[in-house]
Amino acid sequence: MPFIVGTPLPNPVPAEEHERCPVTAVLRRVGDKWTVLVVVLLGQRAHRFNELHRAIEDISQRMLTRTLRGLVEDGLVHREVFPTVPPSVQYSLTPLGRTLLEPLSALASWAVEHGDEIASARRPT
Amino acid sequence: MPFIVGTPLPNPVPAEEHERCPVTAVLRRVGDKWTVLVVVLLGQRAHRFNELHRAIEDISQRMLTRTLRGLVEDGLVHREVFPTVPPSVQYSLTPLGRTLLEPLSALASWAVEHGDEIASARRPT
DNA sequence: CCGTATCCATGCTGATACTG
DNA sequence: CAGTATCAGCATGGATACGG
Repeated sequence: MPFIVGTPLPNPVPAEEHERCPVTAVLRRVGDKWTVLVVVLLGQRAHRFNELHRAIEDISQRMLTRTLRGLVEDGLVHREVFPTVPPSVQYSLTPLGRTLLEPLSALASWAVEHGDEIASARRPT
Repeated sequence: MPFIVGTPLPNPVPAEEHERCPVTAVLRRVGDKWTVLVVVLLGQRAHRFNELHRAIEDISQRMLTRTLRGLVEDGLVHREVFPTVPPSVQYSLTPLGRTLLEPLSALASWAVEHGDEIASARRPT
């Protein structure tokens, strides 16, 4: 019984229901500083850890680790360790992760199209 | 030159470019605790302040104020004061705010469809 | 009715240093 | 190479009290 979709909301919206709403959960998941960028990079091709680190100029090792770990835990990213010396780890989108790209693109298109309207609303000319 | 859309990303992605990426900006905007729920409620009809307060069981007055103020500043919500006694204030979506509902629904559909996969990935059976 | 002001707990983010 | 450990700053969120 999640929100947004056509279904009418209960009134009042109970606390617990909002906590478990998958829509809010996904947005909060993806609304942090680095997740989307990492997902997009992995959507282009698989990357190794330091490859991502170099590809994102200002991310710290710590935040890259945390971001990837979160995505792996949610089943959106696949982590594969190759037992070479030195070790190498490859990250790639899972099938589930790839399905996320489409609705993300829809929101991206909106952002591209209306981003300047928001900016001009904030700083009126 | 935002991310996600078909355009290839620079390598490395410069810090400044990521800061100003409208896609990330929108997701962080909408990725807080209450914004989406408020937008959805206002998408159904205009609400007064205390109407929203009652409609969302566990939101504090402070957070409702902050959420609404942010949306108004971004031009997504319209605030209209009626000089009655006691005063009444009505909030409604602007045309820009209404256009946000559609891409949000796309992400909502994804969340509804795949939310349980994420949940089961987190707690493997 | 519609907020503000204050204080506080928690979490996100980053810098730096270190390890198998 | 691919992380972990520790510490610190700032932002987010909530509780409570007060004001126009």
